Amino acid sequence: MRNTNPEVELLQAIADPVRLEIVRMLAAAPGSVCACDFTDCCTVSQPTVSHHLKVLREAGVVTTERLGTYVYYDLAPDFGRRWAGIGASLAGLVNVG
Amino acid sequence: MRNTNPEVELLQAIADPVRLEIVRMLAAAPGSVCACDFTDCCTVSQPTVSHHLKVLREAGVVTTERLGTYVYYDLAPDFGRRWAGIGASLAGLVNVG
DNA sequence: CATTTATATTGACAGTGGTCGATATACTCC
DNA sequence: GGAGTATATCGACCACTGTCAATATAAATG
Repeated sequence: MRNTNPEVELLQAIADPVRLEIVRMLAAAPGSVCACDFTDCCTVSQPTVSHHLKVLREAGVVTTERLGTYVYYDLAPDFGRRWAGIGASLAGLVNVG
Repeated sequence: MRNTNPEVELLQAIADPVRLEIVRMLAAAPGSVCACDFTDCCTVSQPTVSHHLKVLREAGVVTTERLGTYVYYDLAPDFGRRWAGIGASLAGLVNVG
């Protein structure tokens, strides 16, 4: 089934152990996180990390910025709002910050 | 990768168009919903609906109760709390609903 | 018990997705 | 330009998943 629903796409993006861990690292970090930090922490290879980052990028979960050789990742600014929107449609949950 | 994380399991359970629609119907309904209602609404066959309900059941998203020939589904009582827990680890979101 | 209806299971198939090794690209520095 | 480093892409492999037709199970009813 081809997925064209952005909410399903967001859920699928974070419904993976590696990607959920990446998003949590981003949520916990005060600023951007270098891609190399994900390669260091995760148990998968560098190409696999790059693949997961691409999935998150295409789902609009993260944003990227290149600084020299390094690429820095951050949570997309509307991620919290999108997450809360899904929660509101599921159980009346809302975001209070 | 074998999935042993209950949070990932919950996210994977609802990261499907049919299952997300089922959960939304359950969240919107005042009480339990008969399995036949999902078969009527969804565009997939009865065995496929039954398969999706099984996935939701095994992920602890829904509970079931048999009444005669019919089986009634409901959201699991801790679903909202589990969802909010994931949100809290992702963006500091909490449940106020 | 036979029939009917609701739900679940099985078996098979096609498509998707996570993984890695090899390679390519982008950038810095000498 | 050449070497070194960081990240992305490619190609292949295998496991998993969504789907349906066919069948099985469960319950009510005649």
